[in-house]
Order: sequence, then C-alpha cells, then structure tokens
Amino acid sequence: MVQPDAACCTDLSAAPLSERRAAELAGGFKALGDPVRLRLLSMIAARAGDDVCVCELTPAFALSQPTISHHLKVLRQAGLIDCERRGTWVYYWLVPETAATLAALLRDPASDPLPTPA
Amino acid sequence: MVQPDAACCTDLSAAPLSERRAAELAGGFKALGDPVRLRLLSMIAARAGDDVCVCELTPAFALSQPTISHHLKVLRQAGLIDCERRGTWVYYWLVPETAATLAALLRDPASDPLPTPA
DNA sequence: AGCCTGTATCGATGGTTGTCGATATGACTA
DNA sequence: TAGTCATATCGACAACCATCGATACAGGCT
Repeated sequence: MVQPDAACCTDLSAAPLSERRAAELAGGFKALGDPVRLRLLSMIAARAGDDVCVCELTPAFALSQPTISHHLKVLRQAGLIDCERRGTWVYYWLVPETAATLAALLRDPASDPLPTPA
Repeated sequence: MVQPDAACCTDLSAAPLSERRAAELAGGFKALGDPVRLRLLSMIAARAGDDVCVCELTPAFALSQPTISHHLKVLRQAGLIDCERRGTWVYYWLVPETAATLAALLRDPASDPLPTPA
C-alpha cells in the first residue's frame, strides 16, 4: 500500500456527459472524422443560404460516385446536412443547428450542451 | 441530353478545405467520435486549470484498464489532451487550443480555421 | 414507350478500430 | 533487493468502415 493518505483520487466527479448523450454526440463527431466528409461539408456550407447540387460535389473528388453518395448519406444521418430532389438533380444544404451543438461542446467540453432540438 | 442551358452546375467552387488540411482536422474529429473518449474528455475538461489522475478516470467505466489507456493515447495523439507522470500516478489535462480550432471550423464550416499552432 | 442521365442502394472486400488478457515499465516501500 | 501498485504496451480477434463495380430507381427527353 502506498500510504492511503497520499491517495491521488479526491472525488471521482460524476461524468458531466451521460452515457446516452455521449453516444449521441460521438455520432456527430464520427461523421466528421473523415477527410472526404469534412470537405463535402465545407463545400456545402460555403453556399450559405443556397444549396448545392450533387453533380457539383462528385467531380471534386477522385472517388467513385457511389462513394460520394455514401458519405453524403452519413452526413445526412448525423443531421449535419439535409437534401431534396428537384427534378433530375438532388440538392444538399447545411443544418447549422447540428454543427452549432457540436461546436458548443468543443467550446466548453465540461458542459453538456443543450439537447439536440431534433 | 437535358438542355445544356439548364445544367445545374454553375461553378464548382474550389473546396475551401485543402486535402491535407481536411485530413488534419478529420483526425481530431475522429478522436472525438467515440462515446468513451468524449466522456473522458469532458471529465478531464471539468477540472479546468487543474489536472486529473488516471486512477480517477478508469473506474468510471465498465472497461478494462488497457482500454482506457488506449483511448487516452488516442486523445493525446490528436492533441486534445496532454499528460505528465508525477511519481506513481499520471495526470492528464485539456489542451484548449486544439478543441478551439475544431470548434471554429464547426462554427463556420465554410472557412478554414487558422492552422493548428502545433 | 423507350432511352438517357443523375443519384441511391446492394454486395463484396481489404483495411481500420475497440476490446481484451498477458506482460512490460516505472516508481514507491520495506 | 524484492514486493507491490499504477500505467502503458503488445498481440489477437471480432466488429466496423471506406471503397468499389454492378445494379436499381427516378425524372426528363424524343
């Protein structure tokens, strides 16, 4: 024993993030944890207010069309973007609330940000 | 052909995020893309200014000690936390600059945040 | 109706990741 | 020096993921 008096542990403060909440938020970060998806998001966000056609995104990468479609789906399932079909083409736009929620956690990682409005 | 005049693609705006930069930032987000790591980070950040002993973190999870050690290593390699050995124990603390860089990108995903000061 | 174009889904595959038990390393005590 | 505790590393394995080609679906043309 190493002197019980000198123990380092004061009080194992309850984790500010519940297990369930952490899983929610981690899902968002995991969606951002890929360079292709990060660039897709920035390209979509660059058109603030307006939306972006998939046919504009796909040729910007040296990847197959199904792969880009997959990444867009991941971002959409994470609630970071949304889309709509208009005739032949599909348009994507940013969902700023989701990005803001994740940003809030990063700005102050000790505090649980407000629950996702979803 | 669907009327070349009606083409949806205006100008495929150059991606605001370079390939290299996107890979850097995605590495940070990937580190956050796990519920355990997210909770570890929030527990460490909760001790703003002070630092946290590993022996305080490990028992908060139903996971083996090597697994927690692994997750801490991932967070450290992402530059989100740092650590120091003091005698028998090892203490971790938050690196706020890294979290701030990622938060900046989320607050305005269209703009490339300042390069990591590392 | 039939064809063409844009986008999504499917199934397979190689690489990555989270987890564990076993073991190594570093530090304090007796 | 030997023993014990705290933490990290190693090696293995199952689960997951990014990617592809092939194919399905949806909408506009002729």
